[in-house]
Amino acid sequence: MSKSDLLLEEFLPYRLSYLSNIMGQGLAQLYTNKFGIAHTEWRVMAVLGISSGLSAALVADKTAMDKVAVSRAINNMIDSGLISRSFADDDKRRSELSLSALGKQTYEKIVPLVQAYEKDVLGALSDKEQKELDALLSKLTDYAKEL
Amino acid sequence: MSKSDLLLEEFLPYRLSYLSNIMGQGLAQLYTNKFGIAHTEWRVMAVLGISSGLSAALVADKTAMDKVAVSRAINNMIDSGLISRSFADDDKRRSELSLSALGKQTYEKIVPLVQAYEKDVLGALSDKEQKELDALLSKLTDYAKEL
DNA sequence: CTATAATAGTTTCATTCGTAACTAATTGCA
DNA sequence: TGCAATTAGTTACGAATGAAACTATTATAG
Repeated sequence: MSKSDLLLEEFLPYRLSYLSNIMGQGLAQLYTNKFGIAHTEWRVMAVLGISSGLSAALVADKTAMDKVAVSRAINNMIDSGLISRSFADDDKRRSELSLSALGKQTYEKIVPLVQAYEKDVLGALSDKEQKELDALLSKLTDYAKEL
Repeated sequence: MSKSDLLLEEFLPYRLSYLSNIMGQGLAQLYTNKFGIAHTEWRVMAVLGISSGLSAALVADKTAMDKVAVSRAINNMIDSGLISRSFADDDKRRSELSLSALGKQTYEKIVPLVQAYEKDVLGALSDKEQKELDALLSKLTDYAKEL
């Protein structure tokens, strides 16, 4: 093995993607299997669960999804009755999105489940380590965004 | 905002996926734009760069990819001359994969680039913090795999 | 031995995803 | 005004992805 070799298991991007995938799958079991909600839909729901009346563009912003993915997720969720949509009085292009009653209900059921999952995983770390992780991820993310 | 709400920006799986995506894009610029190598192909290359003669199943194992993705990546890379394939004497189903001369060359060019990128990003952290991160990711990953 | 099961890898098909092109509405500025 | 440029969101199309069925080969049970 020459000096320029690279061990995937020690390579940060690989490790992050690996952990992210594991947790993504763990979460998907909670909202996909039980509620038929796709990953993109869950992200939209998480944002609308907190703030109502957002436009699709704002949802895209807050979920870090692109507008096409958001559009599709929203239309699926309207079809399945999770979201209601109206349009802004001062700009008929801009949608105003909210969770429907069903959407809110579903949201309230999913949130504790995913929070419990997160808590489970974080159980691997002490409180101090959790704070460290928080700080490290923030630093890395802020920095990597600039590169 | 009710007590059961969830802030995406503070939710570990979201943060991991976000950071992982940023770094994934940063890396893809290095190997996709310059060498026309897809993400799955880079993973395969990274594994074969270190160990020659592996079967597709072993590559799938080491890359955490499924066998279909590996099969496709390998066949693309054979087409583009990056990989050479023979079959095991004692089992004609089992492939024995290696980087070709071109594959090795390409690998040797990419490795320093992606290592430099990783180092850049880790520049956000002190040496001590880098060790912390390493330990935290290992703990989390080992633990999350069991759940 | 032969028939069945298991394994390596590929192909197929249906879905997902992203980029680019598009429609509709609004803004700006001549 | 009125026409070009922007903006919100959707549609269309090609590439990537995953599950399941399939082919070829090897292992195993009777």
